[in-house]
Amino acid sequence: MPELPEVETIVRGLHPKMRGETIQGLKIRDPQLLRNTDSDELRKYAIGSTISTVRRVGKYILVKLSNQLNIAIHLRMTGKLLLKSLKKTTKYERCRFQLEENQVVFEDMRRLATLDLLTDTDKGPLSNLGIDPLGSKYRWKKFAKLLESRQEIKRLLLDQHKIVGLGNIYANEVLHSASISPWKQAEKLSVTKGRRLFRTIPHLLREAIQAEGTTIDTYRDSTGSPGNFQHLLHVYGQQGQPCPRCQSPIDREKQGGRSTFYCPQCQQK
DNA sequence: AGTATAACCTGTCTGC
DNA sequence: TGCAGACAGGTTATAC
Repeated sequence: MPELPEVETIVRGLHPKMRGETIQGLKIRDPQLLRNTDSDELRKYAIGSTISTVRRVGKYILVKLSNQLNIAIHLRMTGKLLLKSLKKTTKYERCRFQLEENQVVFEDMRRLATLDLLTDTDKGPLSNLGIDPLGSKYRWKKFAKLLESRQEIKRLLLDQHKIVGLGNIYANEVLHSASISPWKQAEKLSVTKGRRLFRTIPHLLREAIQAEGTTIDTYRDSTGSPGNFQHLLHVYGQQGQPCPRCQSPIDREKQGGRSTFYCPQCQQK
């Protein structure tokens, strides 16, 4: 579910509420979400420690603890992190952090979301991530290097080892915005189009953050509110609708097992 | 190195 | 009403 703008929105909601709070209790209802640890170990290290920061790393939510350990949460398709005051348990609750002022509830209908316990030196799945389009190291030179590939550009944009944050919604949107075919081989992009894509990615992601993300179905921020960017989508889920730029109907095709939405008129190969 | 598929899960929607 | 099949904001293992 959540891509960069959604994760960023969640983190911005959680950080001010969780920073400085001590974890009083941790209830784990579904141990399957723990990938590299178990309930006893996680409880042992988490309970009693204080949260120093909550931040986004790629699509991961990283909770830094006072004891040098980090909790890395990935929401995958339907995960949610919700601030709650009530003790009532819901159907899809996987685990619950009891803080001083609040509780943070980790819900996930499809049970694909994960939690890793990381040390400052062992960064686990975070060690392999690509460049962050909103980070200070996002430079044309690095991006141009990524484009030296025979891969189709949309597949490349979805590869978190190359560039983080884009998922199926924003990869489709960014390519339409830059008028580039999702099937175009990266290395065959002209410099003009490559540079346009480079600029479009952070621009569109910032607009989506402004709108607090996209809610198609299940996405909610930490307060349970949906986003607003779904009203501003140009191609994702818009098959049959007129392209906002040229009015020809948006098309939908399978690409690498996933739906690609595009305008056959202004995104020609 | 790339790509294609299945796998991990549960729910919703479509068509017969 | 039932049931099969496709599909869903993601990643990863495995097989060519």
